[in-house]
Amino acid sequence: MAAAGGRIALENQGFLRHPRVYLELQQRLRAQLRSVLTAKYDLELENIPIEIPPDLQFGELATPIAFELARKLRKSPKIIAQEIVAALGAVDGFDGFEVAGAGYINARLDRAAGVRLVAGGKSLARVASGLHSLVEHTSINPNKAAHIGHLRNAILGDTFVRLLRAAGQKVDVQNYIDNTGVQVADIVVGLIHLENKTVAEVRALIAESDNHAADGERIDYYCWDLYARTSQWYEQGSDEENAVRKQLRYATLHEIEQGSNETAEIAELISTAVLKRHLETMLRLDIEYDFLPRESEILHLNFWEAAFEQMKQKGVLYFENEGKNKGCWVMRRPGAEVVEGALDEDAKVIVRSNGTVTYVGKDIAYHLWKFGLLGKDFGYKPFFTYSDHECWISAEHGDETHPHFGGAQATYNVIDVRQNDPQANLVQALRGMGFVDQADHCIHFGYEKVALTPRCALDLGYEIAQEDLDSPYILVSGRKGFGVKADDLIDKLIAATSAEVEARQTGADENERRLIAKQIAIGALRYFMLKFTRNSVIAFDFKDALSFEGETGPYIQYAVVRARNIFRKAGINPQTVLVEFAELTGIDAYLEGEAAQEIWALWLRAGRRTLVLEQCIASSEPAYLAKHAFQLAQEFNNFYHKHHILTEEDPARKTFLLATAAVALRELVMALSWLGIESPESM
RNA sequence: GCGCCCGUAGCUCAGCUGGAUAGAGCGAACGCCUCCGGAGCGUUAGGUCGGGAGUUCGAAUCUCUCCGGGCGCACCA
Repeated sequence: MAAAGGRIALENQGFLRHPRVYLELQQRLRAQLRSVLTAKYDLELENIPIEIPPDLQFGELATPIAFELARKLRKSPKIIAQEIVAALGAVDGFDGFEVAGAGYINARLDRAAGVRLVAGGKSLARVASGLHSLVEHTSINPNKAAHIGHLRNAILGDTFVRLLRAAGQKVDVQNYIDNTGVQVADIVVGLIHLENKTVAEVRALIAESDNHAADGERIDYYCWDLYARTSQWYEQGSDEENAVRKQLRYATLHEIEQGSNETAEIAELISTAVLKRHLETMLRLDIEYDFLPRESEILHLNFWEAAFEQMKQKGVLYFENEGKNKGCWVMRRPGAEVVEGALDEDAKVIVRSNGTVTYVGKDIAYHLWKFGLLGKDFGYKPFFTYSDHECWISAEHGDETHPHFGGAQATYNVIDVRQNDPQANLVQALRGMGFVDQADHCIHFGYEKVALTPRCALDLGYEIAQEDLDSPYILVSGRKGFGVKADDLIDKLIAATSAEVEARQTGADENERRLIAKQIAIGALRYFMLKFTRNSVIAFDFKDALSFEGETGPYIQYAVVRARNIFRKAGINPQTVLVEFAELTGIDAYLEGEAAQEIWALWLRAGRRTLVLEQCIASSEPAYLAKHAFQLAQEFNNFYHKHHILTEEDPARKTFLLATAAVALRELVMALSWLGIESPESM
């Protein structure tokens, strides 16, 4: 597996019965080329490259295969290309082939046939692929409000879930809750020792925050500040005081892990309250979960012990008798050179010399469960109700009836690239235990951080060191309370879109305007987080994030609204147009000549849906779909500008143009829905 | 010291398994509403793809090296 964003063989992805225009044509061409090469040169090539040329003047598909063969056949590429073209004959869906440049073979599609194929491409037909995947995302420490970095995580994860489901996979969405970690301990230290709160007072604080949610008294915001204060408190005193405070921190952590005491009760109360807030924040973006596994259950249900036994049995772990890791159970790191009998001081510690288990160890146990290999299960209780399903949470003693989670064939872990090493260790452990297939399908869906531009940090009122002013970005820090809270950003976006909606007097009534403003705001935010590829650091700036022009979600939504307006004015719906279009003859005439190039390009782009979906899944990269949606919108806007549909006098041509708009609309709406972006009725 | 990522137009970023004249958005300059809503469309300016070497018919893409930046490398999570 590649460290960040692995690839899975495409034949496992279940696309075979999915509507696919480009892929189908590619396959036909490839098959024909293959048989020509065999017949003519007695050559069996494993891979025949077929690409999409940079310009329509070179056709719709092309292959540089002749260059590759030139040396082997001792002929010039041009001659070879000519021979192949002569031998190709007719291929269904293609108009012809020609040699261009120094030896390219360019294929021209039968445009009318291509248009028919695209027009007939059914809207989202979900074909079960038989694959069961598990996507883990969000996983925010439940001790403070969500910030923009968490938004990137959740939006990437949620979008990928939508892509897998579009490809027909069964997907479970999990949000892992570290409710017994240091970060929760810190907030508990703050509550008990800085705020002097009792269990009853914490309970009251949470109840009060529920009632005053609108006044900024929200519990996650309260914790945001308290967490920052507590983090500073550890370092503010004299050396002796700080040592005592750190002791307090670890004593608190220990009590939380143990459970059944007041400290643990406070941790449980506060982490659950903050978790609820996180779910509410994410719901604003249409992000939902199926299951919330918590670390407390992984501890109390002894998941680790079961994993430990397996790992010892399979020889993945060994007890170290010497060196710096003496007394620990350790594991070889991936890529470590195995020298028999030699001391491997670089080995990863899984069980400490005091008998406690490290993070990676717990994660291994959790992942064995994910793949159904642990031989243990969580208890389950309902926790949060969505409009059409329930989100469950882990429990020591759960309800009798509950859905089944875990036992997936593939898992995607949406986690920051900084966790590259631990994720690699995890995969190594699975592989070492003989679970090779699972290791290959345990994918670290890594992504880079969201930082702030220095200007943005200054605008927020933070003090910036002189040397940081020139750097491209400044890292956010929960510990310092330095960052942009998710809800604040969403509020700002909605305020901005509301102002626009009011100014344009969009929408019939107050409720509708509110809905539209929300749809646009979410569209802008989700697109902003998805337009960058995963390994690019986002330097966050309000100016860019609040932009609704150019390469943005609202730009694409606007294209949809324009298309819908055409049908509204014409008094006909897109489906009806496509039915009429199926009966229309002589469409070739509308696809020829210079003027038709952009229209044909739009149809071609519309036919790329499945190709793009496949690329996104194979490379774990939703940004490709974001780019596709934008380009489609761009080409539609271009078409919209140049071809006035409603005043077209030739009824046949008018039907053709309407069909073009109908297909563009269908593909735009679908692409947006896969991105988790709604298509407003007007804007 | 070891490992991973990044360096492409003034700014922010695309560039698919190496392939045809290196693209988009923003910003800049100038245009386009008697015509399906201008959150739109068009034109112009702007790049030795960090430097160098190599592999190849062909390199932004692969290899090596150097420079510059980020992040990992805990008996933390």
